[in-house]
Order: sequence, then C-alpha cells, then structure tokens
Amino acid sequence: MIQRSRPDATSELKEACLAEALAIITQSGIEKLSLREVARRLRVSHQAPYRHFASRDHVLAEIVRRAFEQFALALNSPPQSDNPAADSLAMGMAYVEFALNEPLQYRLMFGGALPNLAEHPEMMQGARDAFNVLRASLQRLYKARSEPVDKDTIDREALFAWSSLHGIVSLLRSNAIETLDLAAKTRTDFVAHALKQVGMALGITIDSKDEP
Amino acid sequence: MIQRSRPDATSELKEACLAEALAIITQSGIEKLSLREVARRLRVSHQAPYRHFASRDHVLAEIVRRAFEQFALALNSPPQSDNPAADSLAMGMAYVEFALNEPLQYRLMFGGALPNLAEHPEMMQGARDAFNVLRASLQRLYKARSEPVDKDTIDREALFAWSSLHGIVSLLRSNAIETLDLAAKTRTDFVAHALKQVGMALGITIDSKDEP
DNA sequence: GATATAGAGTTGACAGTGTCAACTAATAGG
DNA sequence: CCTATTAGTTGACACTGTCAACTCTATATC
Repeated sequence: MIQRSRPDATSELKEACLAEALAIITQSGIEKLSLREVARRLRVSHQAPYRHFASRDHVLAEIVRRAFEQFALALNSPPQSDNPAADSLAMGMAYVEFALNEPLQYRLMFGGALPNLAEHPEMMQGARDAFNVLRASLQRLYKARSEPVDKDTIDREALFAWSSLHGIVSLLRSNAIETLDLAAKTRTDFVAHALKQVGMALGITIDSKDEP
Repeated sequence: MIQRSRPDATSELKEACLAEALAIITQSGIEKLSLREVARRLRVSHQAPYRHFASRDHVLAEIVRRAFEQFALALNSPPQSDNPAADSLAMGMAYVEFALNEPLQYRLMFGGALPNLAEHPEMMQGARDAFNVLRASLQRLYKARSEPVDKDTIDREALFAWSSLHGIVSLLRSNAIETLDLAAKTRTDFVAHALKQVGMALGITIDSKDEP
C-alpha cells in the first residue's frame, strides 16, 4: 500500500479545506468563497488547495456530493412502519425539515449554484440516489393499495411530489413570505396545509387521529 | 426641465449596459457577467457603467425588476373569460410557459442569484405585484364558487399554487429529468399531469372537453 | 458673452480573485 | 543510495470590482 507521511496526512488538508469552505459559505455566502481565503485561514499557501482540488468548482462539487448523501440519509431516517401512507408523509416532513435545518446544503444542492453540473458525474449520482429513496417510498405506497405499480406512474408521481416539496421549501426559504405582507398565521399554517394538499393530490388519506 | 446633450443621451448608455449585460448572461451565464466586459463590448471605458449603476448588483437588480414586470404581464396575458377555473388554469400554464420561454429571466427572479435582496426594494415591489396577480385570480375563483373569501385562505392557496408551479418549473429547468433516467413520455406528461394535480388540490374541476 | 457648475466619460491605481508554471522538501520503493 | 512521486511554496499573469482624480462638454446663471 502506498502511503506517504502520516497515514491520513493525504486527506488532512483536503478535509480541512472542505470544512473551511463550508464555514466561509455559511458565514459569508457562496459568492464569497475563494480558495485563497480557505488557504489563508488554514495558514497554508494559496496554491496548496489545488493539490487536492482541480478547481474551485471541484470543491463545491464535493460539498454538494456529501450534501446529497446526508439528504438521502435524512429522507430515510424516519423508521418504516406498516403504514406506507404515513411513511410517505413522514418522508415529506423529513424533506422539509432537512431543507429548513440545513438551508445551506439544500441551497447548494438545488439552488443551481454549480455552473457545470454535467462535469461532475459523481455529484449527480448522489442526486439519483436521493430520488430513488422517494421512488421506493411511493412504490411501497402504491403496492399497499394493491394498485398496479407502473414504473412511469411512480416516476410521474415522484416528480410531482418532489417538485411540490421543492416549491414549498423554496417559498419558505425565500424572503418572499416576509415581503408579501402575509399574516403570521398564514406563514405558520402554510407547511401543514401544503403538505396535506400534496398528499391529497397523491391520494394519500390522512388518519383522522393525526389531526385534532 | 434640465436636459443635457440629446434628450435621451442620459439613458442611452444605461440601456445599452442593461442590454449588453443581459446578452452576456444569456450566452455565458450570470457568473461571467462583469461590468468591465460590458464596457469593453460597448467600446467605452471600464468605469463608464458606474456613472449609471452604483455597483454590479444594481445592474442585476434592474434587470430582475424588469423581469418581474414582464412576468406579471405574462401572467395576465390570457384573456379573462367568464370561467374563473379555466382562467386560473390558464394562468398556471402561462406561468410555466414564461418560465420555459424565458429561462434566464425566471432564473434571475427565483434562482436566488441576488445576494442582497433586501437592499433593492424596487425590485421586491415587482415581486409583490406579480404575486398579487395570482391572488386576484384565485379570489375570482373562490368568489365564483360563492365560498367565503377569507384573505388568509386566499393567501394560503396562492402560496401553495405558487410553490407548486415553482417546483414544477424547477424540475423542468434542472437537468434532473435528464439525469434520473426517466422515460421520455414521463417527462412529456409531467407538466400536464402536475398542473392537473395542483388544480385538483385547489378544487378546480376541469371541463371534460378540455381533455381528450 | 463670460463664467461657474454639474454631469458623463476617461485614466490610473489598489486589492482581490483563479490558475498556470517552476521551484523545494520529504518520503517510499527499487 | 538513488530515483520518482507527491505535498506544498513562490511567483507570475490576467482578470475582477471599485475608489479617486482627471478631462470635456453643455447648460444655467450672472
């Protein structure tokens, strides 16, 4: 096995760069991210990060790839019960919660900040994995209803669910709600209401004990 | 009236800057936009644009403001009939069509490319105007059903409609559909299917003659 | 008409950026 | 021991936004 210096020395700066890049984006926004600033904070030469990343975009691509990993994990985190409808709703909630708890990662994944998406295939693989989680949930749902599980149908419904969830969190994350002089109650109720409507559109009936 | 040189000389370079900036964004993406390049293309000094725009962001803000104007216009472009349900659906179609026909403007408006949104109030006013168009349409819809038109209800439904539409076009505009190995038919059917589902969630019943 | 003024545009500078190229230092394998 | 690879450094180049000081020109006022 080829290893130079300490066993993990190779990945040490790489990990540090990723962590520092994330920190910069968190506190100053993505447009303020510069590899020179990363290097400066790590007290290393301005070119050192380039030993581990081909370009600035490759740093972002790796961050996004990991974000997709976390995202897929979060979608799968609610324990699977014997009620597929409830499970799908729980996944919807998990989607929204992840987007609100990790706004940075969500924005990086779906905000279109990456210019050359096609040039980072390993990143897109992460997106595919996350989508398959959604597919699987809906598949269980339809199977439980003993409806015919056509792959195209599943895909269509999954796309609809995804787009709806994305739309919901986009609104929540934008300052639109603050800008559009809406009542506070409207804002609060929006998530529950919208999720219910998406569920209705997918034919998910909510157990009456779930709502007071 | 105070006027120097030709009557419209003042706004000449300003308009040219906006047009050239839009051209640059169109062909090279927003991150490639630089006022120096704008000036270069207009064969003018690199500082000339700063006579008309306080900063690079102010150029973008003006472009976005005009995009919102066009957007509100597009939403209102379908002629109003005596069928509010059909009108609301038509507005939904107009929304999607605008997003697909003017992907650049749409991305600028909703892509979160502007860093300091709060610092450009005139831009946000445009967003408010566009949202009010949607509000008004739903209000007509509920009034026609002679249901009680609670402002909060309207706002909630409008938010849901907006978020759904945004989610739909986000998916269409992303390369997600290309990436997720979906059947061509699924992609084609998605818009019609999703719009129908949104309509269902809002309680809009589609006239049977509208679909074969 | 002469003169002051305000605005448009130019020039030059500065700090910051991404990235290429050539260098140094250290370490693992032969 | 010697060589090759690899992490990291240094220096340069072209680019960016933006500040400051300049020129020029056309108007407004005396």
